[in-house]
Amino acid sequence: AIYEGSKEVTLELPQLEQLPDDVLGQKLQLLLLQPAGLPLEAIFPYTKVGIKIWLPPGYLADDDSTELPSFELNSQLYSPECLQHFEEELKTLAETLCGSPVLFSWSLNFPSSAEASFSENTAIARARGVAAQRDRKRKEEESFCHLQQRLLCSTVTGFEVVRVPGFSRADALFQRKGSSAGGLPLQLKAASASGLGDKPIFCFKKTAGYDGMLLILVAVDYGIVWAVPGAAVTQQSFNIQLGSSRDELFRVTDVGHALVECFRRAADFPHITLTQAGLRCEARTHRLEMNTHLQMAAFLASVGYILKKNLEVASAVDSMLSGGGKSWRVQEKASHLHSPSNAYTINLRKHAGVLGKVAYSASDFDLLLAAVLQDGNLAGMFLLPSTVLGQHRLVGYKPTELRLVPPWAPCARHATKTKYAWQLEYYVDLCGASVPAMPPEHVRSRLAQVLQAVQYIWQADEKNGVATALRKKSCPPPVY
DNA sequence: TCGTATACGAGAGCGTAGTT
DNA sequence: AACTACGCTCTCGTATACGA
Repeated sequence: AIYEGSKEVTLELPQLEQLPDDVLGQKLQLLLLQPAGLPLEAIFPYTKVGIKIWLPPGYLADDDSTELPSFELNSQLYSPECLQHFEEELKTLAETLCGSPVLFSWSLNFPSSAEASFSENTAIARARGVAAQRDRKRKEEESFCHLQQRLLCSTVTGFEVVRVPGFSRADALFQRKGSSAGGLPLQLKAASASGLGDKPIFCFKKTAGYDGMLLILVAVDYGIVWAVPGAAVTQQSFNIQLGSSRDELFRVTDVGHALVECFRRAADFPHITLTQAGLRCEARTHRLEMNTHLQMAAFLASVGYILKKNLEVASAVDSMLSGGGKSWRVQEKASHLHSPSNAYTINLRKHAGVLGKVAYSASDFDLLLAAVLQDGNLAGMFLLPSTVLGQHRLVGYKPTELRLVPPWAPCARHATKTKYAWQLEYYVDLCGASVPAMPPEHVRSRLAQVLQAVQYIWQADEKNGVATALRKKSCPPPVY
């Protein structure tokens, strides 16, 4: 880094080779007492990369200099293309820092030959990624289970911890057993021990911004729980070392007792209901997702079906729909009118790590619930079985989009409307009704009719395979 | 009009360098 | 020694720009 007024320049290279222990890093100091016009020159030891830096006159002056330094790298080890690439990067970096007290700060992160020649089969990389994610999920689950266990062992009874589904800031609520009046919002975090010796450190990440909530920090492997008011933590990460003052201050022995104490301090920790908690997301898109879910759930409840959000986030299964003696794994989608194209569309794809975005497979979910929204309100809903989507090559083929065409959708061409006419068999219109109010009878009977058709397809599919299921579908589109 | 690519934001983490 | 910031991976989601 070169600072204004600094008398020396320190250039650092990450460790590229095994260094003898007595070498203290790969640091090279350059005296900045060069006569004007002459470049700063140096050769990095071990990697033998030479660097020259020309600073234009007046570069360190207070007034805004528009001139930029120039860089030149040379090396026997690395290709000219590689060196030129890093020269360009240095130049780009200097441009963004022009006028600031820091002239540049940069690590020349050349890959070692081992790193440069590393390659991995994408299937193996994918398997590694999936396994890592599974471990993280397991850890998250373990921290929650540990909290519940500790509550059971506590002296307090009549309370429970329930999980908040979706992408909410609150992971769970602490409330009276079976209550729907709401409770104390909790954020759970887990960490593994780091640091050597007999006093391990637990580092919890993303700890800021939980005002009004209680942070529950769990060291799963050690069976330790800390409780910290969210408002007391402004740091991005929060460390606790065993035996430190923080450890003593926040350590919880009786989980139930500690939670009840915070539960009673409603001024510091305002109570919220499960629904409110679900909608407490930072991102507009996540609120939209939850809002849509709640409306679809209310609509389906009007005919006796239960749509319950899946607790596991980052999964292709958003929720479970049960009713009529059956249970479906559901993928939910929401769609607004996109004004430039004047169309409702949903994306039919999932993320798959190194594989990028890939199509859903037909077995990822059983039923797609696609909501058509008007000003955030549910206007209509498509209930599309995955087998039907497969028949139209919308799943199990390639990542794609599906245009939703409700009967009243604006379509410039008549051909567009006929192309997507097959969807209408699975469409239910709310006809202006708004949930959670009870929809009119004809709307409910239409919903029941489509659900019945989905049941038939599901049953036929289980017995005879996809082809029969599609022949048997028996739900003609109504006349709107 | 329609499909693809990209942007961005949320969640869950870990490792390491830097600062107090 | 204790504490914090930053950069990275993995997942999901919706919004939007752009070109054929």
